Amino acid sequence: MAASLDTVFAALADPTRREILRMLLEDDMAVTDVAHPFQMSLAAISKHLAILAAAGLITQEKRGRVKWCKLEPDALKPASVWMQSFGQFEPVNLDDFEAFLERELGTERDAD
Amino acid sequence: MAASLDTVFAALADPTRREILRMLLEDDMAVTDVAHPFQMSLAAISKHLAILAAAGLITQEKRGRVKWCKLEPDALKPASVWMQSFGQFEPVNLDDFEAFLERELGTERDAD
DNA sequence: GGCATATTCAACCGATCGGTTGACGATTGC
DNA sequence: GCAATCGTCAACCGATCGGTTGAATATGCC
Repeated sequence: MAASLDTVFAALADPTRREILRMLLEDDMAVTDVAHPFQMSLAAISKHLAILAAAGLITQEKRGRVKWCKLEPDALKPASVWMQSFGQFEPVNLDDFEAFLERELGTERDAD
Repeated sequence: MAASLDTVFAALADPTRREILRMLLEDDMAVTDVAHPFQMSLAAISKHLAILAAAGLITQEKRGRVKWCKLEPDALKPASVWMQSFGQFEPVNLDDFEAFLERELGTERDAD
């Protein structure tokens, strides 16, 4: 549960997994629905979700035959704190933040 | 130079590389000096440094036969910003931050 | 010139990663 | 009961990772 920085950063290093997290930001989703927009097998997505769960970034709860995936943003905190120990020890500027959101988040899919 | 989130997060996913970054926070260092505290070959450290450089997290400048490694904290910004798009969109609490620094940064070596 | 120092290169190794496929176990609905 | 749906498991694949070793390439020093 209290996953290591290793597992959290490794989980974030894959664009598919970052996109999944972004999707879950909007709402909880079933595994099949998470898989739908991707061009890969359900099994592959299932593995990605297991990695995210192992990192604590999501939790999964089975209700009936449907397994619901829920974002756990607090799991990002240790990593975020670690990163902020670099730079000037001040939180990210909000203007930069918004500018970045438009550029980076919005174009995530064709960034690589 | 403007490395992708993929390469930055992947670079951060290794404890040796995070420790190297922490060392460079104090001062620029030569490759040999970076390698000194680690129980692995110089070639292995050289590879780690190449990965950090490819992610833009450090720059390397050769002066004479010595290659100096310099931390580039700004390279963390895109990743930091990406992470802050989760959670409550507010910067990390400074109390949490200090508590974490003592726990996580201070005990990085035996964390895994 | 010749030796020591600093660093990388190249080849290799076992382990892990990201993906596939096909079979399997639960659960639901008719 | 039975077929369809949801999701995972297991085996496999090629690629990448983190490490080693030994040779090679600069550079500095006397």
